[in-house]
Amino acid sequence: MSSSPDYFGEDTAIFANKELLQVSHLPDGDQIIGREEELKNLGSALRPALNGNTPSNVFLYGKTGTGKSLCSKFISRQMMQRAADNGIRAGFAYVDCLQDSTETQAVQSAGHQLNDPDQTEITIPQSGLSTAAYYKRLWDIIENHYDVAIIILDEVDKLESDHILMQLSRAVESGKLEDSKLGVIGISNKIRYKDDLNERIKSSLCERDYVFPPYDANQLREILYSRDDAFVDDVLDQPVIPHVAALAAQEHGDARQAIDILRYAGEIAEEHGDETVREEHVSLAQEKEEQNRIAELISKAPTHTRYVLLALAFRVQQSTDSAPEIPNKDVYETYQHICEQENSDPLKQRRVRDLLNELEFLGIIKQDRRGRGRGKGGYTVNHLVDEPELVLRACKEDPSPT
DNA sequence: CCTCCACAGGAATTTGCGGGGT
DNA sequence: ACCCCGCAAATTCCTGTGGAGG
Repeated sequence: MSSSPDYFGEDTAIFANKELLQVSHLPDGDQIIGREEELKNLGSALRPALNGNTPSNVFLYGKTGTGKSLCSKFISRQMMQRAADNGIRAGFAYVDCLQDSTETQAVQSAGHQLNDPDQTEITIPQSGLSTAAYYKRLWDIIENHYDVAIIILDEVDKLESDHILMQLSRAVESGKLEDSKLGVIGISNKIRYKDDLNERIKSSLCERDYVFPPYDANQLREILYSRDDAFVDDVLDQPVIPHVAALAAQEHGDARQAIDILRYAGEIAEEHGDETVREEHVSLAQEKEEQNRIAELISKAPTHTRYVLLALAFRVQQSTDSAPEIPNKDVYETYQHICEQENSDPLKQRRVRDLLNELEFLGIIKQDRRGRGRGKGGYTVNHLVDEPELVLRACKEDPSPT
């Protein structure tokens, strides 16, 4: 950090309650903006659970940051409390399928969240069990300790197999669960996801589906204003919130992004020792948000994926072209150099191709097929979506925790 | 228009890990 | 203590492919 002798800094002149700007912050009911309709729909789908009956399964669609996860967690929590008032044991598990993308991991995660080892005397190890064994423990937990359970599958489209959907939807009829009820909330970014599912799953899991539209600039503004208690009174320049809202609305109507940018703007003002948050902080904040998004994506990725991305970023940076296209082979060469520096055995080309495909899937890079010819063969070229400097900084940032 | 080559990517196989059962 | 299993990551092996050069 800096050479300041006071490591805690001055009493912050900017933030009064920063927690309000955490994305994970779950607001009280009247603070969810612009999603009244959606909450009402979800509520009616889960209503049967309040009396220990089977809730409807729901599918939610919408882009990131449109409040899908927020609303489903919020409504599930309310359901738990209301059910408890009725003497019903209810619980829910929130599974992020982006992190837990295999069937086993997803089942493990759900079981882990619903499990209370002190009470159930069942343990859910991180790994090592067969998929079937994880299922068995999950059913045991639900059957013995809950009357109703809700499993929220966020980003279901990232699941590699839809087998788990089949299992969950059939849990009751196949006799896995006898007394307890199970509801599933599926969340997807892709509107078309449902079309790819087979009829069985579709009919049982998609009893209801709702689309979450992006927030418009007005709603984003309201959302930001609803959280402006996070700041000390009067430190926000009047145009800041509208500006952030407009930026985010322009991109994807993503509330998470808007909140992040606002928070960063505050942090940047704080670091500069400024007394107010001004528009000039906002553009810096936008850049930082971009960098952090990448850092977060790659922090979940294995070391070599990061090397591959680094290799591409280096090539792009060195290129004089304004829109550089780097062939896979060149990326691989640079990647080998990086591995040498890092004292780590390079993966084979085949694997690196797969890693590049994964990076494209994460939306960090774009790929294109390029011309072939006699004696040349065909090849794939890679572009960075963001600025190479941002990527490089993001890669360096986290020295891998876990 | 046909050919031909270097690369793409599917499939099969191996390796490594974490944790059961006996 | 031992062996064994299932999974994911990595590797090996292989076939398919598009379009510039002939």
